[in-house]
Amino acid sequence: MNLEQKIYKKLLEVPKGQITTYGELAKAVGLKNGQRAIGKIMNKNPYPVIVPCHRVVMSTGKIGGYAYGEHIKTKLLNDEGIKTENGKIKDFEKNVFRF
DNA sequence: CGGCTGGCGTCGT
DNA sequence: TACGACGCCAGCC
Repeated sequence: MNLEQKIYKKLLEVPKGQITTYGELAKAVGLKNGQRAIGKIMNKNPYPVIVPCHRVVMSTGKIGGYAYGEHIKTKLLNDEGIKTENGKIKDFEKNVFRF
């Protein structure tokens, strides 16, 4: 299975209302420091909508980027019950999902 | 808090 | 096929 396939599959394990970081996701698929790689793949994202790439944020608690616009990502997160403020997760520690 | 460097896969040339 | 640039970061200074 391709790396990206594994990434998408892992990401699907993240329940609605919870988020994860690029680093955690990277390690979950076998990468130690491949956060940027994750971002690259997410950016390609051949299955938008199916893959909730908006549930992935930076380890610092910031929202991070999004192929369709950071504001869209923020909106989607809020829609799932994840509060944000000034481009960063409000209750980051609480909503983080550990694999 | 801002800036610079490190590290990894994919894409384009 | 090989090499360099890029991307929705992370971490240290």
